[in-house]
Parts: sequence; C-alpha cells; structure tokens
Amino acid sequence: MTKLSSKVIQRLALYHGLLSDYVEKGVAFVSSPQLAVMLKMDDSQVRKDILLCHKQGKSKVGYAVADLKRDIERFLGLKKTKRAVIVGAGNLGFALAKYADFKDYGLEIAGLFDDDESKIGQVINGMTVSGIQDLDKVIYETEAQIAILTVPRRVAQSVADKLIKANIRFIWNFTPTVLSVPDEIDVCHENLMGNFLPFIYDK
Amino acid sequence: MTKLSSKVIQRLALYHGLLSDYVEKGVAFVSSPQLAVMLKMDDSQVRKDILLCHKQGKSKVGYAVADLKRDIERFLGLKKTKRAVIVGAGNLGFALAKYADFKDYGLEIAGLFDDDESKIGQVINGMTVSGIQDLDKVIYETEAQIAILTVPRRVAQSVADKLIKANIRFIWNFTPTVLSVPDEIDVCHENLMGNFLPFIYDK
DNA sequence: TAGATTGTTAATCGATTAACAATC
DNA sequence: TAGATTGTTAATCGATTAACAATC
Repeated sequence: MTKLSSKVIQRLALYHGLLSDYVEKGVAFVSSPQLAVMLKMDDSQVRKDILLCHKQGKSKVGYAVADLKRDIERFLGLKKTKRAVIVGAGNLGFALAKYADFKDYGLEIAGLFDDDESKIGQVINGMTVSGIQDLDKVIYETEAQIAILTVPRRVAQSVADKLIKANIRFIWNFTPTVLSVPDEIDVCHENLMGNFLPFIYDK
Repeated sequence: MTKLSSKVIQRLALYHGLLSDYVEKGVAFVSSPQLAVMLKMDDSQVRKDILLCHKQGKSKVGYAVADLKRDIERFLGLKKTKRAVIVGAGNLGFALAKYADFKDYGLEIAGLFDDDESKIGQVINGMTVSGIQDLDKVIYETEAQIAILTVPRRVAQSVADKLIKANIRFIWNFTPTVLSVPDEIDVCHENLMGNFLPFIYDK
C-alpha cells in the first residue's frame, strides 16, 4: 500500500471526531458534502479520503456513521494501545495528563515525571509524579515508546538526550526548541505559535 | 504581493526560532545548508523562503544572523502587538497564560476567564482570573481580537458563540471540537492528536 | 585560485479540485 | 421518475526539489 501523507491522516482524524459527535446525536447517515461544509473543504476530497478505508457509501444517503467511524479507527489503528510518558509536570504536563481524549486514540499515559522535589508525589488523574531518576525504569517496565516533552525550553535538549538513551522512539515536543536527535528518532514538534501565525498574518 | 501560504509562514517562524538561538550563542553567520540540516529539509527551500524577506545573503558565508532575524520579524509582523483573551482557566489555560514565548511574537494576554467561582480571583503570571460575565467589557476595553479557547469540550461551542457576539475575530481553539462559526471568523484548530497521529501511524 | 554558497529557473512531484457516469 | 450522492478519472494547481550560473 502506498504510504499515507500526514494530511490524509489528519483529515481522517477530523472526520472521526465529527463522526463521534454524530453517533452521540443518534444520526445514522452522513454525506460527503455535509462533512465538507463542517470542515470548510471540498466534498470530493472527503470522498477520496473515505475511499481509502471504507467502500460502502450509499447513493442518495451517504455513509453509515457507525460503520465509517469503525473503519477509520481500524485504518488508523486508533484502538492499538500506545504507551507514553509525560516529562515535565508543569501546567501543560498536567493538562495533557488529564486530557481525556487521548484514550479515544489509544494513547495511554504510563508515567508523569519532573525533577522538582515539590512536585514529586503529587497525584493527578490517578497518577503520581515521579522523579526523573525513575524514568529509565518506568520506560523499560511499561515499554513506553513515546515521550511527551513539556519541560522548560532550557532543559529540553538535555532531557531529550536522556529519553533517547532510555530507548524512547517518538518525542512529542511541546517546547519551542528545535531538538537535535538521531535519524531513527521521530520528533513531532508542536510548534504552537508557528501554527497560529498564518491565521493572524496580514489581518 | 502574492499571498503567503501557511507553510511558508510556519517555516519562517522556525528559522526565526533557530536564529534567536544563534544570536544568543553569538554566531554571526548561518548558511542555508546549516538551517536545512537542523530542520531536516531541502536547502533550496530555505533560500527561497528567505528571499521573500531578505536580499543580502553572502556567497561563501551565508546570511547575517541578526539582520535575517530582524527581517523575518518585520516580514511576519512579529513586533506588532496582538491582544488575546484566554477563556478557560484550567491547566492548559494557565500553561498558555504563563507561556513566555508569546511575547516574542507580539501576542499579549489581556485577560483570563472562567465561570468556576473557585478559580475567579486566582492570580497567575500577574493576571487575575475573571468571571465570564466580564468577557464583553474586557474585550471591548482592550480591543482584543483573539480568543484562546481552553474550556472543556462540552461548552466549547456555546463559549465560541459568546466570543463572536463580543466581537472576537480569531479563535485559537484548543478543544477537540470542530466549531461552527460564521465565515468572517477565523478559527485555528489546534488538533493535538491529529497532529501527532501521522508520526506514530504504521510504526 | 578553488570551493562553498547564494539567487533563480526549470523540472518534478504531489495534493486539490472539477467533472461526470453510475447508482439508488 | 427526478435528484442527490458515490466512486473515479482527468485537469489544475501549488509546493518541493534539482540544477546551475554568478559570486566572493
């Protein structure tokens, strides 16, 4: 199969979110023009994306909401469990630790870490904040492959180095720092301000 | 001038961030291949982007760090003050209220709001949490055009409606909900899990 | 000079949009 | 039936990459 582009995956995730809402409202069918209007996009794009994972659209009525939702979940592997540790127990780390929607995507938080003594031992969402010294052990025991990096920028690179030594494969980077990492490590840089700038540029 | 694509703006913001680091380290010149390696991209892309705002590259040495940084700032209007209110004083709202980097981009937080009595009056980063009933007044007085939405998903749409009535033009949506808004309102949907999924898909 | 780099054009690549027959 | 929608191909559009002369 041809490799999926990031954009397709992102769009499928958006459809999936809308479909969850429709399921909740008890709507049985939804058409590509309907989805397109919600997302302000082209309806043939929607159909093309959906065809990647779902072959049962019905003329005149559209797609069966529950079936399509399930097919997107399978296609994107949303039900597969992915274990992650959160490093940095500041407000952002706490916010992500409490983020209920992660579990809809199979993302399971296996630990929450900080090097600040005053934070260690705090309990958030049933999880206790551990010291950085326990990082290796927890990553090893839980087989977590993902690290969510929410530390202050000045320590971002050094913490990333530690994570890589502890065998983390994916770093979800919420700091504004561009990390230097070996090629085999995937970094998802959550460039907040960069994402937002295009919206206010020139307006 | 032709309209800039989002991608170009995002890349310029990334160069800008790297240039800040170089300024701090006292590096005077940086070349397009150097920047390209850091960001794992093509060097001719870097040159093309830079040419949009800076015409003084030097053969053999590259670009003057300080000058290029300044030119990107002017080009993207980073020094122009943009006023925003944060609605939702949970962990994420607090994290963003404390986010020091916003001011590098001219984003000024003019207020922090919540409808939870126990949060109203709390002080964060020199700012006091106000009740939602004060939203209209503060938006009017500060002329804030931007709202950063960090409320729970179930109230996201109704709070967005309030914001639009209060004359907000841009909504930076950190909830997982796709908002329905009139055409003249710009929504930047910070689709966290959607951004991350492409990185772990199939791996 | 030799070699590294910019500025710039041309070629390629991929993503989006338009169009429409087939379907119910 | 008439009309709305899917599935799918073709056309368009835009973004990325390759290539290289000019520069210092």
